[in-house]
Amino acid sequence: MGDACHHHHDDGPPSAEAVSVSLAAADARLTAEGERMTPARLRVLELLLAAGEPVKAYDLIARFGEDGQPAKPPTVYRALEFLERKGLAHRIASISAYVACTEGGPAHAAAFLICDCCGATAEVTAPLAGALDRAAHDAGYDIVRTTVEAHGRCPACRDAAEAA
Amino acid sequence: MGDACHHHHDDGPPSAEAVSVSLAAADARLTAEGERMTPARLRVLELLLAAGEPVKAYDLIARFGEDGQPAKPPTVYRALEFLERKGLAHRIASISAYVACTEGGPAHAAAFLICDCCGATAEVTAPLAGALDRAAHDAGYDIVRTTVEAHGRCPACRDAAEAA
DNA sequence: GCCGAACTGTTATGAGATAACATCACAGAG
DNA sequence: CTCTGTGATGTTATCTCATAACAGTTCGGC
Repeated sequence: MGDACHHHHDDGPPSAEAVSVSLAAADARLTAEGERMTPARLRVLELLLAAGEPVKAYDLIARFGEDGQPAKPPTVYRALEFLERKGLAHRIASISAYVACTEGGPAHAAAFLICDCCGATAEVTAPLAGALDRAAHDAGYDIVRTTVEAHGRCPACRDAAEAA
Repeated sequence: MGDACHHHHDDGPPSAEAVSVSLAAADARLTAEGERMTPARLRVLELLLAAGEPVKAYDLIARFGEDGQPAKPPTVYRALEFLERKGLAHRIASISAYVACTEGGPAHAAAFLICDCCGATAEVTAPLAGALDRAAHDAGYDIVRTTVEAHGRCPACRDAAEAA
């Protein structure tokens, strides 16, 4: 991911230390909650954190083994399901990819800004709770979970396009 | 689709006449715009309109031939792409399904309320333009297209669940 | 130490979508 | 009228995404 266009500008994935810190924090939090942070779950979260951008499930599968051995698909999909349930990762349906969650708290609503050019994403805290919930209520729906994904261009790609 | 739970309550798909009317209107509008409303495109739109709810691509493929003959996948995917481009249909990414558009106008933003129980959906007119656009602007993103999908329970399924 | 629940390993397959290339239909230029 | 290029379609094959099903294992609680 991250290079659909031809100018790759990277915010830089998080440093190894930053990944370790986030990973340890997640481990500590969930373990305290009585959840089992197994090696597979930690590994998938590590890969997501290290990427710093959305990753395809099969890329996680390919990178899973430290020695280059791929995982079996269910291993990774199960870990992703767990992480998503615990609010540590999100699935981005419009591009079939997964990303580590950058916001705290379990199972929160999330919205994403996705650059169609370079693949960068920004997670923003649900700026639509009000309007959407009102529309849902008017229609008689009870809403449990929302998917909000906005596609366009990130600042760097926009600038690059204007320069051309 | 439409029966994930055990109580199927149908708003009723549109009548055959209603489908014909919508189909003819779409045909007239796009033909006037110089687009080619070919048989395959009309057929896919007809199937979407007749369903009155989201339909999986492979269900469209299976139902495509009037005589029961399925279509080849690219036939249907190409028609869907065209219809989506023209604002006559939407893809609902979170459930990988397609639905005829119930709002006028080409290429507008749309938001969906989706019942996880019975599959019913309601299209609501973008109630988040303001908040989301502001968030995007703050982050420096230019937004081209948004996916807004809220999952929960429709009024009928909510009532049925409460009764239990 | 035993038991049940949750997690993992493994095989296989189902479901969703597109690449690549040949062919065809049609509108506009000459 | 015929040439010609663009857009649409037909066809084959393949790719990506995701899960079903079942056997085996780990771990905490009793």
